Amino acid sequence: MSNDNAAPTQQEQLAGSIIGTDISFLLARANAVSLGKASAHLRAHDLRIRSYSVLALACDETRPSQKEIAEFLRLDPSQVVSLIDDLQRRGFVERVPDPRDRRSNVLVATKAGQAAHAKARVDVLRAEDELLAGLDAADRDALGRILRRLAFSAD
Amino acid sequence: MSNDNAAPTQQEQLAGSIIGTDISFLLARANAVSLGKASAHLRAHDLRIRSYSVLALACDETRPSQKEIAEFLRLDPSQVVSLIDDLQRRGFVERVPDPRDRRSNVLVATKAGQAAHAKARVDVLRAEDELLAGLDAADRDALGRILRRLAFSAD
DNA sequence: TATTGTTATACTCTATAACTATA
DNA sequence: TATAGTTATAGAGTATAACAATA
Repeated sequence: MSNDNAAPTQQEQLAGSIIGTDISFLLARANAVSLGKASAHLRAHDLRIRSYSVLALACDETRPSQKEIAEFLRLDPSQVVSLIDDLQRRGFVERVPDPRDRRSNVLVATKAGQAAHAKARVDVLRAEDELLAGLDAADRDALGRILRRLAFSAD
Repeated sequence: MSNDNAAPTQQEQLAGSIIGTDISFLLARANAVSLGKASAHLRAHDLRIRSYSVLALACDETRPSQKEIAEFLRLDPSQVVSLIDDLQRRGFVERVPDPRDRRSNVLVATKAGQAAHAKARVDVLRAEDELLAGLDAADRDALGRILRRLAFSAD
């Protein structure tokens, strides 16, 4: 990219190596770049990627249960417990017993939680824009469409 | 996907939620699916994704140093140390001092390491085929091209 | 019996700093 | 002084099993 007619750097050579061309590897590395940017932007809000994600789902009008959150984020239910514990301590979310199934808790964001989410979201979108900076609109659309299929395909 | 004219499931509704449409989230979830498949296939070879990746780079003719491996895989150099320790104990790789810079070790795969890699690679590619099963050739190409740009963009 | 949320535990991964030997 | 590799350690993430309440 940077030095077109110079000798390729070691990193550029490795990018052409047997593993550097695997979609699985590229997916992992692109995700690492993405996580790095998002984490950096979320630090100012005292949120991690997981807690931000749970908070965002708590703000959704579909009112997901802990089980559904765990499934959607591909986390173990026990991990969701401690993520919610933290958000609840900070006054961002509340566990509301589901009247239709008293085993279930439905997660809802408080006013403070909604405000915190709205502010954090600005920076999350900024991080995403940084990540996608080199892509035109068509590539962004294609990427979203293709990733959606992979992300929600059967395991 | 499965129930076209039925009411959407909670998971399908969440997929349309504020976070479910973020490229960053889709990237993370697609990667999680990918890692799950690859891990499952590598288990039979007694390799993890990281150790497989290091082994694959050790098989590459560019002869990367530990530093270069760390950078390429976005791992801390200290993590690479223990990954190599394990592979070396198993007789798959060797640390060869770089004559041009005696601080550096160059990693090379042994015959046994090359054989182990070749066998594991078959299953890794199988996992990747599972992951990409729903995509046609054009989408696979587009995905590879776009991910490569993200994966090797500046942090 | 099966499921939701919870607790507990052990293991892996990640981040950081300090040390050594070379440059 | 700076860098490659190493060691050590603490914190975050992950996987598992067992339990209480409810279905």
